[in-house]
Amino acid sequence: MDNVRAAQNPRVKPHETEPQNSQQKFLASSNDFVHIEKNLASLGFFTPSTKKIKGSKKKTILFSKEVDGKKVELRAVILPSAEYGLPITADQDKFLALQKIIADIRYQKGMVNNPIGFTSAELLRILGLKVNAGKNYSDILEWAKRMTLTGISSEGVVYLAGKQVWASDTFHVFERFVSFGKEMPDGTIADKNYIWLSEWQLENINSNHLLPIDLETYKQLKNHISKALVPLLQIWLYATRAGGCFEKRYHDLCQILNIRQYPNLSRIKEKLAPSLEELKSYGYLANWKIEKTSSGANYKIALYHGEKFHRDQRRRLAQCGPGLEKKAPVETLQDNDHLISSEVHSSLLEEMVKRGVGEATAGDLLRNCTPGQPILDQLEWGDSLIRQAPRGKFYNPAGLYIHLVRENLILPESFESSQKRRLREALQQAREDEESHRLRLELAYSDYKKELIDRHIQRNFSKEHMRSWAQSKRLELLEQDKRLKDRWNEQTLQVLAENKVRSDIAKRLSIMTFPEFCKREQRKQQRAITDGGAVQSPTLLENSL
DNA sequence: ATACGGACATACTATTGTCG
DNA sequence: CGACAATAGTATGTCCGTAT
Repeated sequence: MDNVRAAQNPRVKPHETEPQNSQQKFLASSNDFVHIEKNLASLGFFTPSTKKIKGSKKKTILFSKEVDGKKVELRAVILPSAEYGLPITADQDKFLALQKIIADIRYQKGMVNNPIGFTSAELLRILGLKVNAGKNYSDILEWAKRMTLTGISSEGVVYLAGKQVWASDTFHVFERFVSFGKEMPDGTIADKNYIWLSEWQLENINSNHLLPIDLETYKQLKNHISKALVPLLQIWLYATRAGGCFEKRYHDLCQILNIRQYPNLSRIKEKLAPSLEELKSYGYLANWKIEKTSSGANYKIALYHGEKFHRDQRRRLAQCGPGLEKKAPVETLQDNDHLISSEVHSSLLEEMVKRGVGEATAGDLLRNCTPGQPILDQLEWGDSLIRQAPRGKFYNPAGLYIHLVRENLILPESFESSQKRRLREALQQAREDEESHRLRLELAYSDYKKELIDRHIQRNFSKEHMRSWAQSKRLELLEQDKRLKDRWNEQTLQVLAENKVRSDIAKRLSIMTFPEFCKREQRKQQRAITDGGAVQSPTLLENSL
């Protein structure tokens, strides 16, 4: 494996080792991107260091961010646990590997739910580490503990995509961690490691607030600073992609990375050059410079967008489009068995023209679409993309629609098209119908029971008899539990006693059970239908859901 | 196959020192 | 001030053996 340090001379510059064997190349291209949760990436949660950082009490990061056009100062404090210290680059590696496991779960099930189970060996294989080394296993345990115990106290830095708000809160990354062989909350023994992601993580993962990272290239990086920079660069470069250059103050960079701030240029270069050169050799950066700020008092780092950044951007767009994920096709209501009928054809054509697509192009698209393609859904997805995007992002909306339809992009599950909404509403309606039907049946059943008991009492017992029976029942009840007298008033007690008598009587009668009653009602209804009578109560939605 | 402890090797980092 | 070398401490990882 290439990141086995012993196997490779670290002094050799990465680009000299780049010609890889074909197998590695294949891996790199087949695995594509791992999506990691955006907040941790942008926070600088992981500190580049090889050593454990136990001494520091906290790591504070100051941000300034544009929120609704206003510049807002935001603050995040990362609070390490005394025992395990700050999360470092090695933790980021494992975290990325976990994200890969999570992504796989998400791909298979469509949703991620707590807890997330994985074996240590699984994680080690993703990282390319030996699965038979005890040290590696204990490292994973320590990592999970560190992630669970490190707190983030933020003031508007963490974004909750589900609720669409910036959180000012204090929380952990992992809510809970149970390692192999320990007891689970339900009392069973864990057959592998289980992690409970904190709610905000889960929410953001499920609502696609994610950042793509090329794990294969990432794994080849040797320098810790460059590893820590990868997710940060992804955000910074994306924000400045139009300019082609990104500048960060040396002071701020040191703060985010938690590295020592040196006063002399030579020292700064000495520390940063190997990492920045490494990033450059992998194409993340085209170039980098360290310059004095305009005031002359401080230094700033200028980073130029590398070829890999543009390439990845294009690859992702070609794969899935903005914010979309490659997924199993979403089931749609459209017919799959025949090509578009002329009626549907003309209505779709109209929809496209309405959105500014030329009639000729629209016709072309419809002719070349795949059978069953959810074109209307794709158009609506385009609508929502344009609605959500900042003004001026899509200067050519028609182009987006054409792209969405031509590439037959798969919609994210979180997006609800009008078709899907109708289906969901119908489902909900059916559920409500069923619910009300069940309630009606229950009501009818209790009426049926009451009537049966009433009739029995009327036939067999006198009123006096009933009264004395209730009286003795009341005394019996009080005998059983003396506290009843304090808790309930005379009237409630009386009702309780009467009910008790009735239930005693009910036991002697042969009364249908609820399921039997339901069956009888159903039979009654069927007879009514076959007899041609009007249906009074709603039909039972048998196994329809 | 997975988990893990111990022995061992090594490469990374910060620090300090030296020299022009 | 800049560049480089030596040094120490330790994080990181492998190999091997053993248990489940």
